[in-house]
Amino acid sequence: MTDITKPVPAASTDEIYHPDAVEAKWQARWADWRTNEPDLDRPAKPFYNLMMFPYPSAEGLHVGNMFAFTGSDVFGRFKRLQGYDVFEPIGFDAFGIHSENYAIKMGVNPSELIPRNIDNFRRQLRRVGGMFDWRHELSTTDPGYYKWTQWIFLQLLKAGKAYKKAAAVNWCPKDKTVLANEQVINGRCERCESLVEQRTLEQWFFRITDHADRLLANLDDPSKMDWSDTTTVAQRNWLGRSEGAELDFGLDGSGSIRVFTTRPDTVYGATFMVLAPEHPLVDELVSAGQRAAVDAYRQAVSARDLVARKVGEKEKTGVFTGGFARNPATNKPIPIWIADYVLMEYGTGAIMAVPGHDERDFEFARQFGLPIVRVVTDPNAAADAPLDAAYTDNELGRLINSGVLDGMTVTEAKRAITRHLEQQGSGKGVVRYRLHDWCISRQRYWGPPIPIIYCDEHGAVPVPEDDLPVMLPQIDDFTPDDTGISPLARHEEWYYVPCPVCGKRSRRETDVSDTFLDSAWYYLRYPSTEFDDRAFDPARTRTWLPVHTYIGGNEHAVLHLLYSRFITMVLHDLGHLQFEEPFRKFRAHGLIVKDGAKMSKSRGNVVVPDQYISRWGADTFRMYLMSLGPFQKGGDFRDEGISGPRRFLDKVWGMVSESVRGDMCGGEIKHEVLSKWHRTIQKVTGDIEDLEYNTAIAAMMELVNKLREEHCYERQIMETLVVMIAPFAPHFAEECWERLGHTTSIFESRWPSWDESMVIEDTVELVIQVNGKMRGRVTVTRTVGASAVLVKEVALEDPSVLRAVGGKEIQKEILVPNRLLNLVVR
RNA sequence: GCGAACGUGGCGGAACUGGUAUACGCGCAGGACUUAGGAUCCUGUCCCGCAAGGGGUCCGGGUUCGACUCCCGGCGUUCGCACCA
Repeated sequence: MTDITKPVPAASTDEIYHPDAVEAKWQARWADWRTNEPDLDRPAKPFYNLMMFPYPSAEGLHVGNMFAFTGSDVFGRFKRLQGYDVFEPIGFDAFGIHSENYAIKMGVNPSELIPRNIDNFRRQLRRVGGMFDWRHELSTTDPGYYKWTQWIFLQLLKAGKAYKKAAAVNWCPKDKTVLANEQVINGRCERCESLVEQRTLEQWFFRITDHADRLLANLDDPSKMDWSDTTTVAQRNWLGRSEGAELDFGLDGSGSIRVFTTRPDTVYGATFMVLAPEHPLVDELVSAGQRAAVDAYRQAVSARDLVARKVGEKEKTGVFTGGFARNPATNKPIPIWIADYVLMEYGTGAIMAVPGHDERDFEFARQFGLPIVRVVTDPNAAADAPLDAAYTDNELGRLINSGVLDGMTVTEAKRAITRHLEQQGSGKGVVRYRLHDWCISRQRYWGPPIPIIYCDEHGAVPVPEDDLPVMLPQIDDFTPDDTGISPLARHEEWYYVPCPVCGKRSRRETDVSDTFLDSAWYYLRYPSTEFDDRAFDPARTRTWLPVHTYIGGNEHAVLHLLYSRFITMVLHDLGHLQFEEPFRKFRAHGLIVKDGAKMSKSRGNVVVPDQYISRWGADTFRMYLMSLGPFQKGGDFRDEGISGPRRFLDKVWGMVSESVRGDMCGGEIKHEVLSKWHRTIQKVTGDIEDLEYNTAIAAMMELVNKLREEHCYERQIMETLVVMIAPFAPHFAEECWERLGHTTSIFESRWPSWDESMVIEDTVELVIQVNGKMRGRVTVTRTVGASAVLVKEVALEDPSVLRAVGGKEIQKEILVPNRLLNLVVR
């Protein structure tokens, strides 16, 4: 093997890398050449690479958005180079409260402001070099889009999946609108953090709870979903399945109170009952003597805002109603209390209180001196020892003080008592979910009007599909007031319409739908944006969906992702789609922090990408973002670091110049170099596949360091290097590719493969340990490295190994072939 | 309170199924080139020690020939959930 080194001539000035020129040139070329526009009708290997579309509720994209988009784009470009026809669309989630609030704040009508924001977003997205197919750009505010959002509402309505009911809803006094449960964080509005109040309004709901079981089951079906663990865990918790039983506690007069419990086995330990203060039966069972106390308590609770009640002071409060119910197991009367720790929205709004085995009930019993009975044994305590805390372990104990259940395990007892009470007609096994139906009504302006017309005679009549879209009128007074009625109601010319059935003067639904409905189906629209007579074209949809890879923030782990799954599932059931899960693979990206601290407007440390791109170039910026840390974990943005990736690109630029200049490495290339080259290809390929971009970049840097050390700029090596850089620094790679003599886009070329035999080095360095401590290393051939005897022979020539062995007897030799030999001596 | 993840140089971060801890980058120090350098190139950079050697992955135990990695107990950080019966 010959090592031919050549001096590196200084790069002449015309060979210096100018990002601005290169980026402008290639963005224009991509547009000209239609590089990023796959054939949607006849793709050989379709690959739908989706990223969560942004909401243009601010002037521009920040570095966190750029991080996410770039990470997704790297993956799309990588797949493209692997020979897939990659469809990478982009759009704007431009309806909704975020956008509307921003417009209100700026004092500009959203219909003017939002398009302006979108223009800026578009400019930024082009500038950073995303492989977007701009032919299929969409905005949820486009009537051509929301026509189909309304159509989806009508399909759900037809299928009985949409219904209207009066409901106590979360009302944000500042945003003056209803919030979905999931938009309330700790009793506060997710956006403005105002304390949320309760109001009762007529609302449209989707029956997502009908699908809870399937939404849950599919999470565990790898043929349908390959998602980040953190995301499926969040969804599982949100769905909140619990298995238990509903039991009826008979009232002395007539009737009964139904409770839900996950621990029917402990029914013998139910020493009292607790109802939610709003429970409808309270009025019936309250005794004359307790009337005043109960009323006062109920008043106090309703005056208290939801926060205090839900977030919970630790102190339990409650009041005795004066009523009694019969425990169906013991047949003994137990007192009925009301307390605000029991919530009307969950279960039946009533519980059987088992203070011995439920922490909250225990606390309550303590507070009010109610009896506490042990019905499950604790292996660590005597059966008759008084309980000083609720014993909630349901694995170890056995039932006691429980009649026929005595001696059973918890699991056995659950089954037995449920069966027993079922036969007796006072109970049944049930499965409950925490998930609530999805309230989609919003009393706001900036959204798609819900396509319903109210007729005095015919009630709520769906707008005929042919009349869609119900256009959102252009109005000036779009600011919500605190009537709880959408601003649209103030516009008579829009409000009054003939009933589609009888033609009589009727009224439009004035609520608009939740933004989450817009975003629950946008991925279905992308491939079909040019069709205005269908939401999604069947052939296109069959070709491109479900989405192959979806990348987005984990803040959408429950809301957006769950709603999207639900809408897809319903459309599947209605025969519109052949698949029931929309996103085969989902990965949540990490978060970018700045100098170790979270970015926020109040801290004033939000990184605006534009200035960095201007200074360093889009490619450098992309590469820097991707090198910050593992993509799924995020990283720390520090201004000093960005020079590293830029230096790297400068070096590669110079190496390409060398390569073009002549036959570098003249003769044979060292095996060592070839091996490094092949190992780099292997490593980079695997790392990108796993979204470990930071280590892929590190591997390329190592290769570059090696090549420069060896002055080896052999053409083929340089070409594969440039191809590997292409997903990260696409403009840069294109320019290098052209300088290497190619006349077509680098993205028409193929990702390099590696030669397994070249990956293996012919000699290896083995570590020699004595008693587990590193004492030396030897370089041997692979054949020697695989033999303990042969390695030992070489190892014992090493003076420091000899010294460590110290002439003692070698008791044991542990060889990890071609890695390490450990000599154990006494 | 419950659940999950994490804790490695001055900094961001590497380390495969337990096998050379600190790859790669930033920063820093010294040097070269230079009128100049915030450009570029070279060298060095976990700690103690002249060296041999010793110590070292939040702390304390354990398993193992061998532990950043596995187990137990602490401490700390971050993110979810939050009276869900």
